[in-house]
Amino acid sequence: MANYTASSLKAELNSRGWRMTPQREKILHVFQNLPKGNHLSAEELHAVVEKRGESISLSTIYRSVKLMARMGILRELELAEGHKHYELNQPYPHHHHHVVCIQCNNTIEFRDDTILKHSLKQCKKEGFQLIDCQLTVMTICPEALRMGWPSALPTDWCCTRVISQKETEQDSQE
Amino acid sequence: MANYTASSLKAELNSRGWRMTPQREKILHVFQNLPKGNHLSAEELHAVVEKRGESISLSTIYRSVKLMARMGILRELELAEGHKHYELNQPYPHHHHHVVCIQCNNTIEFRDDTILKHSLKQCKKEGFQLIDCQLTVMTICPEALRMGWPSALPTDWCCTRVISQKETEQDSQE
DNA sequence: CTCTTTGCAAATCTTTTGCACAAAA
DNA sequence: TTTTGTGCAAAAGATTTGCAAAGAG
Repeated sequence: MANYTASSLKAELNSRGWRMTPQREKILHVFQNLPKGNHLSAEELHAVVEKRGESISLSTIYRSVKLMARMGILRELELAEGHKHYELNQPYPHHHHHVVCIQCNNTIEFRDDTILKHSLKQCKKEGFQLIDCQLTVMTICPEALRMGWPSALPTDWCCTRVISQKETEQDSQE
Repeated sequence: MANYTASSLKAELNSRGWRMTPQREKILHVFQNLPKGNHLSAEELHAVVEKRGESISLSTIYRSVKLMARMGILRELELAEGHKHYELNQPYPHHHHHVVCIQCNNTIEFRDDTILKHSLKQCKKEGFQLIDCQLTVMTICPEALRMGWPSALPTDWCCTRVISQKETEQDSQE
């Protein structure tokens, strides 16, 4: 869970028999410059790179994020959205967890450092080496509750908070 | 997070405008009779039903587990295996969390009731209604570490603990 | 030079969906 | 009766893979 630079990434890769490439450096850079709280799917990461006028094939994107997650550089998030999202696996005090509305995927982050402590305790007990820990709290958001969840809501109903978030993301990516 | 019977499931479904069916009852029954610590993917659930000489279409399986997860009856787990797994969403004191090895998917359960408390606190603060909370600890298991993870291990290497688990599952399902 | 990585296109795998029929309420 | 649920087959997505060429150490 360190803060990587291009050269420390190279060192880490080489120490494991892997190689530094412009693609991997670029991907690290994108995540490091992502507005706080954002996370990207493979497709979205691909789009961000394209928008900069650069290009990395989608296969390489998939291969890279998986590798970087295995290395502990990225966190692989499953936030009930049907595809994986990635974000930097940041050290304390930026490490955080998620509350997700299962109706509309509205997601909020929260910090709670005791979670990591509990996870470490469990790992130590069993001899496992911790890479990352994620507490995901599945919930119904206040707006969905107000609208009469569950029976009164169509499956694809989405709260206004999420809709406005989506609009904001158009501009804020990088 | 209650312990359902066929008739309480029916009541719960009806109260939301949904209907009780033999398929839904059967699925609940399979999960209730699953050995402790097991969880099933949609495919696996389908196989278990078939093995009993009964039959539910795969579409219905997918539709049912999703519905039951939305109702809070099942938990939808993402244990780094590429597809979702389901298990009963059990109340205290059976509620638990998972430590997963990202190399071989070796999974162990652990209980830690403070996690739920922290999640509830966070929900209350934001006005969200808690359905479930899951702490997933991504790790490298002791055996993979011993074998020289990461560089010395092929991507698909799997520890013996998991291989023997898989063999045991053949018999123990139901 | 050798071995890893990339890009492309095709393949795979999981999950979803349209529709006609069956079945709860 | 009306409306929801099921089964089937086809579609849709997301992710992976084989292979030849490019590139890192």
